[in-house]
Amino acid sequence: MPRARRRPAGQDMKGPEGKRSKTKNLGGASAQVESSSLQRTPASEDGGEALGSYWLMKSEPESRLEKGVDVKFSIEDLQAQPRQTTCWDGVRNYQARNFLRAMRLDEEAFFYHSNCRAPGIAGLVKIVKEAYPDHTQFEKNNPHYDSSSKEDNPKWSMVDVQFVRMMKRFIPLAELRAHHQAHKASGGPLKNMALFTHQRLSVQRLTRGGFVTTDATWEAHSGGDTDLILPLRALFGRGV
DNA sequence: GCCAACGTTGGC
DNA sequence: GCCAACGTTGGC
Repeated sequence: MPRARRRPAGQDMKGPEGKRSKTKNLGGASAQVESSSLQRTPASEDGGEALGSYWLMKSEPESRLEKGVDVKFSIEDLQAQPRQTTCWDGVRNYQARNFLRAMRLDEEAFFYHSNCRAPGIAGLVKIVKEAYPDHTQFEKNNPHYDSSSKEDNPKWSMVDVQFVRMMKRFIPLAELRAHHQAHKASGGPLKNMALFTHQRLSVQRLTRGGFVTTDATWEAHSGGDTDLILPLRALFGRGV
């Protein structure tokens, strides 16, 4: 995640903050700017709506201290949580937050390991609770405390995610990048993948412009099946 | 540990 | 509203 880091916590616990990705910024003025820009971008614009959206969420699998708190949270850490579920707290970037708010129950996300020895897609998780206020924004000792956020109008949100499975084969960043590079020339499905075009975004939507560019390419790459991993299978084979 | 990219802050 | 300084992200 962004560097949003997270740490473990059970679904209703507090905890994780983790994921990284996020960038925190706590400014107030920008909040309104951002949310309006979000609303300007209908989900259908990136193709997520009709078929449901697919997501990519970054988390740091190796220890790193942020204001004295270890933000490590790997997919193995998620598996070790009660019900293999955690709340995705700590996102402090408006674009990422808006994606959290757009997530719907049972949609799946790729769990991406970032800022580590082996960056890449490690597994699949699913949304088991839609967006609700991120309690860590009100906790003064939390690294992601936001003094500008009010309880009666929380600025930041989180969702709960549950482990689904590991990828059959870990997909390294380098491999994704190689496809991205090739697709920029060929017009392939990864040509606009946010992992590369919006590198610092910790919560990303895998749109048809990112993984599967258009309906036509979706069909070509998925064989008409809407299984989340088909886009990846089309690219990497049955091993994922 | 380095450093490029990029988002945020704040002076003007 | 511009933009330079600064801080963070995150691969290498």
